[in-house]
Amino acid sequence: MPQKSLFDFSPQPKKPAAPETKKTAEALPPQPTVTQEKKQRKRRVYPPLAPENLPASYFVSATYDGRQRKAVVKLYEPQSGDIYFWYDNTGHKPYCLTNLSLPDLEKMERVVNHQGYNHSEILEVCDPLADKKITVTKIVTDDPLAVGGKPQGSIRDIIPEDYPKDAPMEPKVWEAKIKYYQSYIYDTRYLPGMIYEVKNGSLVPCVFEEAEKTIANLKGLFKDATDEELEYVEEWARLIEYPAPKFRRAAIDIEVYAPLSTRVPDSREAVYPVVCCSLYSSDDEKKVLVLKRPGVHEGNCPMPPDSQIEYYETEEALLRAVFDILWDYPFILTFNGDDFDLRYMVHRASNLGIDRRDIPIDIGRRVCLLRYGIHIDLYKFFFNRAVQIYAFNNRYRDVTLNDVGKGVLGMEKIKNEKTIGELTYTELAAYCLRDSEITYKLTSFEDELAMKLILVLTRISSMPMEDVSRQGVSRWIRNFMHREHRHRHMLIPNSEDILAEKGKTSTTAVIKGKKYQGAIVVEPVPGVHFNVAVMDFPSLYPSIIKVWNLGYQSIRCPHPECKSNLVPNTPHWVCTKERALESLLIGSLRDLRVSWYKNRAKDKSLPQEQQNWYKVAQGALKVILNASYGVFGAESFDLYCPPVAEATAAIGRHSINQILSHAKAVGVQVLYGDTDSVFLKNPTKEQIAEVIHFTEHELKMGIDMEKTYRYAVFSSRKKNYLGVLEDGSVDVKGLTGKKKHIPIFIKDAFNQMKERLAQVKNPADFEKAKKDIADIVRTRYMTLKRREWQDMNQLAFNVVLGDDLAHYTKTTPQHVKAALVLQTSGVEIKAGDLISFVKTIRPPHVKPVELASRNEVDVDKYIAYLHSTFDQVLDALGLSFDEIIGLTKLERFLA
DNA sequence: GCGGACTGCTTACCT
DNA sequence: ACAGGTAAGCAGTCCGCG
Repeated sequence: MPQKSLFDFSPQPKKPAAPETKKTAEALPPQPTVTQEKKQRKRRVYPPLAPENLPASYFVSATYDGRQRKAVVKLYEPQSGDIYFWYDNTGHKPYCLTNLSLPDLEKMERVVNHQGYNHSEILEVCDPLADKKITVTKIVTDDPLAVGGKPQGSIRDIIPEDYPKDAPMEPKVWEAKIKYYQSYIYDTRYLPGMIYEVKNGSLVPCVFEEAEKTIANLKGLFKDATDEELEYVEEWARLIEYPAPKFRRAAIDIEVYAPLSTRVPDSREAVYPVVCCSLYSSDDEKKVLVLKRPGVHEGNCPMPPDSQIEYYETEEALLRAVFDILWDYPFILTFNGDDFDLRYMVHRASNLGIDRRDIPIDIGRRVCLLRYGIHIDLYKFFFNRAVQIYAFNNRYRDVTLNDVGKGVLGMEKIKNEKTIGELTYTELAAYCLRDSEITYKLTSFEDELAMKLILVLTRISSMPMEDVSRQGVSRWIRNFMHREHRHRHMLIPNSEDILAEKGKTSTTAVIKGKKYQGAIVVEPVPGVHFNVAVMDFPSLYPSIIKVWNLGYQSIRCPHPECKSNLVPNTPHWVCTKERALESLLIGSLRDLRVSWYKNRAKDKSLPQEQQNWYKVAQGALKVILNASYGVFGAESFDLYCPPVAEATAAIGRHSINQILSHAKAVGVQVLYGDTDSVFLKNPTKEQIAEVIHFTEHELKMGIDMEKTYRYAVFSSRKKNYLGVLEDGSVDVKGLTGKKKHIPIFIKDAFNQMKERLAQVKNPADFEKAKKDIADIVRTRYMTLKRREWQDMNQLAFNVVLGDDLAHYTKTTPQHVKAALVLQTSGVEIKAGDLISFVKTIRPPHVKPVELASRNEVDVDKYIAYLHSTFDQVLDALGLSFDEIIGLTKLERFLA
C-alpha cells in the first residue's frame, strides 16, 4: 500500500473523453473538443523556455546551444505533456586537462589566442594508473568546439603539435573527447531520467518519500556490504525506484511514391513525393495524412475504428502538417526514422522550398534529432544485440518492423503486393497506419515496458534518452564509469595509456584470432539421463569482478607488495590496497540485481503494475551486467583493458574446475557444464548442499540450483542438448532443428519430435515415443522422395547476408550465390538482408525460392539435412536414421 | 587431371 | 563495435597419385 503512490505520477488525460463515451464512439458524431484542444496545442513559441517555476518534470535530454553558449536541458512535464527547455544557470564551461604546467601552456600562442579560449587553472586530481595525486592544468573554453571536434585548430590537437619536440616531457591532453553535454551532466551531478523541478529559475531534484523508504530498507538485505558498496547499492536503487511518467508520444511513418518497387527511395536525394504519413499516438490519435493525386481512387479498404484520413492538396501542406505533429509531441517514435522517414522529409521539404527554420528536424550524419522533442528510433533500439537477447529474450530474430512486431506483439505489417502508386487511398492509408500502430505498440505493450526500459537505462548510464536508445551497451557502461571518475576527482585516463601501462594478454585462445582464452565447456556424457540437476553461478563474471577487485586500476597495480596476489594460471596480480571503481560499480549492481530485483520481479504478491516495473529493472540490470566483463576485452571500449578480461575468464575457469573436482569428491557424476553451470546426474540433497557449501566458502561466490530436468538428452556435441523440465516444457539448446536458417519443412519435423519427447515421463515411455519419432522422420523422408511438399517456401533456407555483396571476395557461400541471382533480376540487396534459397540439382546448386520450381530441387541434399538434424538426437535415443529409412525401402519393396 | 584431406570462411548458436 | 567457444556446411587449396 505505501508503494502505491509511486505510480500515481501520471499525466492528466489529454482529452476529457470518458470511457463511456468511448464505447459508443462510433455511434456519436465527431467530438468537437478533440479538434479544439488540438488547435490549442499547436505550435508553441520556440524555444519553449521553462518558466521560473515548473512542477516536477523529467530530465530527458541535454544538449548544447551554440548561440547562447550554454548547456540546455530538455524537461518533460508529464501533467501537460509538454517539453520545456531549461538553460544552464551555473556558468559551467567546456574544458580539458593537460600535463603542461600553467606557464608552459601560456607560452603556447595558438592556445591562449584561440578564439574560444577562456582561461586556465591548476587542478589536483587522482591519477588512477599511478595511484597518486597529480597536478594538471585545466583549460577552460567558451565553446566545446575549441577543445575538440573541428577538423583542425582544436586545442586538443594544437598542444601536441606546438609543444617542442625536444622537450623532456611528452605532452598529454585528457578528457578532450567527452561530449560537452555529458561533461556538463557529470559535473553538475544532474541525473538524466530523474525528476526535477524548476524553482526560482534553478533546477532542483524532487524527492519521493516512498521510494526513499524502500531504499532505506535495503540496508538489511546487504549486511555483508561495505559502507562504500552500500552507498552505491542505494544510489542505483534510487535510479530504479523513482517513478516513471506516462510518455505522451506519437509514432509516425511515411510512404513515398516510387516508380520501382524493388528500390527503396534514397533519403538523401528525396526525388519522389511523400504521399502519405500516418500517426498513432498516446492521445488516441489514429490519423493518416494523404496526398491527393490525380487518378487515384478512394477504394473501400477497411480502416481501424476511430481512425481518420485527412487529404492534402499539396505535398507541402502535407509536410507542414506532419511538422506540426513534430512540434507538438514530446516523444516521436519511428522505425528507422534516422535513416529514412525524418531524413527524407528534411530533404524533401528543402527541395520543395520550405524554410529550414520551419523544419523541426536537426539532421546529423547518422541521426535525426528533433528541435522540440525527443526522437526515438526504435529500429536502433531493437537492433541492439544486448536488448534483443537479454531484454526481449530473442523473441525476434530479424530487426524488421514485421519481424519485431510479430515476435514481440504478434502483429504483422499489412501484406501488400502492389506498388505504392497502385494502391487506392484507403489501401495506402490502412497499410501506412498499421506501420505506425506496430511502432507505437512496440512501446506500449506490457505496460509501456520498452519506454520504461529506455528510461531506466537513461538513468543508469547518465545519457540523454536519444543517445541511450541508439548507442550500444559499452557506451552505457563507459558513461556511468566516467561519471564516477569525475565524482571522485579521478583523471579519466586515455585508452592508449591504459594499454601501455597494463599491457596485453598472456593466455592463448582456443579460437584462432582471439586475444585470450575464454570459458570452459565440459565434454557431455552422451545418452538419455533422468533427473538432471542444473546448478549455476548467477552473474558469474560480475561476481568475479566484485570478489576479486578487478578493474583497470587494480590489475597489475603499481604497488610491489601486491604482486604476490596472483590470478590463477595467469601472470597478473591484483591490488590489495585500493578498491577498483569497476569492481565497486559492477559489484554493487550485481548485488542489487541478485539480492533484490530478481526476487521482486517474480514476487506475485506485488501489484501487477509494480511487478512489471521490477521486471523492467531486472531486465535493464541483466543487459548491463551481461556485458560488463566483455567490454574490458573490446578495443572500442574507452577503458579497454585486456588483462582484466583475461583475468575474469581465468578465474571463471578456475571456479568451474574447482566445482568439477569437488563434485567428483562427493561422488556425483557431472554430465555437462558450460562456463558457469554444471549438470549433475541424479544428485542427493546432501550432495547439492555440499557443492553449495563448498562454493560459498572456498570460492566466496553464490551458486544456485537453477532447474531440474525430468530427463536430458546429450549427444557428444558441446552446446547441443535437449532437456525436458518437470512441467513438460522443453529446453532445446544449439540443435540444428532450432536454428533459424533451417527450412520450415525440417524444423516442423523437429518440433513434432520435440512435442513427442515432452510427453515422456519415464524410461518405459521412451519405447513408444521412439516408434512415433521414427514415423515422423519416415513421413518427412517419403514426402521429400515423392516431391510432395506443400510449397517451395517450406524448403527455403533463410540466411542473413552478413555483409554487402561486394565484400565476399574470399569465398562465395550459397546464400551469396542466391543473392547475386536476385541482384541480377533487379532486386536491391544490402547487408543484413535475409536471403531465402532452395538447393537445386544443377549448378550453381542454389536458386532464390521465388525462382525455383518443384522438379529442380535437389531432394538428396534435403534428405542429408534431415539426416544430420535428427542424428543429433537420434543417436542418443538409440535410433538410427538409416534404419528408419531402410525399413521404408523394405516396405516399398514388399508392396 | 582427380579426389580426399585439409584449412578457412561464414553463419548461427551457447554462456 | 561487449567477450570467447562450438557446430555445421561449404568453398577453396594442397598433395599424392607412377
